[in-house]
Amino acid sequence: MKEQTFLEGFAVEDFQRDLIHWFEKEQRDLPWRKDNDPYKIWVSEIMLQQTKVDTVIPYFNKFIEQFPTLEALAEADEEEVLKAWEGLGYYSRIRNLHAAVKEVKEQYGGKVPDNPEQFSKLKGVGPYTTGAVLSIAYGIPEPAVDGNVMRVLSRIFLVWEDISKTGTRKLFEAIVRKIISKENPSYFNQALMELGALICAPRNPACLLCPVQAHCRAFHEGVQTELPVKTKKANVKQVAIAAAVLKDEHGKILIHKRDGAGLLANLWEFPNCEVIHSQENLERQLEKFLQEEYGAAVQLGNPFATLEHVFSHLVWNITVYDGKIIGDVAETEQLKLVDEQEIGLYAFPVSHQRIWQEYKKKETGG
DNA sequence: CAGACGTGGAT
DNA sequence: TATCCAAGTCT
Repeated sequence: MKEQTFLEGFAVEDFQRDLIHWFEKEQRDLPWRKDNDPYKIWVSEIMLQQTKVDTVIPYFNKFIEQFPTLEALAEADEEEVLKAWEGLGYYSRIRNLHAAVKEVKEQYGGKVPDNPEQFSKLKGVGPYTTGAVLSIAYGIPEPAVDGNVMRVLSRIFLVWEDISKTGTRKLFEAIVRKIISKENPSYFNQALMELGALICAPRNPACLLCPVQAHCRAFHEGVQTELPVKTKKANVKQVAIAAAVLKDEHGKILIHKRDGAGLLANLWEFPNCEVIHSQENLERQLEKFLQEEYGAAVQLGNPFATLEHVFSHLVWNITVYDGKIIGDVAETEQLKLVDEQEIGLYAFPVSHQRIWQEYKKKETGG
């Protein structure tokens, strides 16, 4: 179906007015709405990808305090920047943002590009972020189609396409191009998302409070809870992991920096390996891994914790050992022996923060 | 185009 | 407890 099909008989200007008036009155007071600094808008949009507003707020405030300007972020050390993102997830976002900000500093004199062609070429900047930053920071009428917008518009226009399909977003972008306010694209885009967050919720939409109820075809037909159509994915893969908190004779802890690409890229972790044959010879496999990969001869203790950590696409079932390092380990950029007090200086994923918590609990508890 | 890529909160 | 979700992008 083409976008024209959905737009027949739709009162575009009334819709824009009702939507924007509602946003002017009801918008939340959020830290990235205090000014229109393109850099801050950009940071907020990256943080907000697949992440709740309540989760982002404290990270955003601290991040801007630490890196107040694009220049400051561009000049910061990678380790420092990664540490600021610790716990937020989807860590490629910060790697890409850091690279992109450096690019803007060097290629554009520190000014965030105000056209879609240049801005969307930057790392980590896709169609949504392009529209969001350019419309909010510069008032440029580009669509910013996220999950909220697809949900809201699927209901208003009775769109039955599956929003989990990659191509469906383009249909919504085409619709937005037809209905976006040219006078205030910033408020139009934000209002669509705000409406999705506050009124047009996934479950139990508050249609009786909706400022654009009169424009909503799903409400008119009483099918708002059946939209949007979204197919669910199959169960995630289970992965068995054996991990170890290892001390040398000076009481220093062995930590390892993960590869620069893939899962939890560049984050630090306690030595661990995937276990091939579930439950059989965990200890043996871990010892062999530590010897071959890190050149570390170890005396493992008994497992002191088993943790389950759920990702969006897999599950780690972690068995955690303590142990002693026998002899010396050659330290590298990726492999360090650190004091317990220094652990907090390194960026760890939540799964390994939990390992450390369990270890400390064991040490102090008995 | 699917699948990879994190985490914590709501129902 | 299980499932779904939240302002997506990259490969």
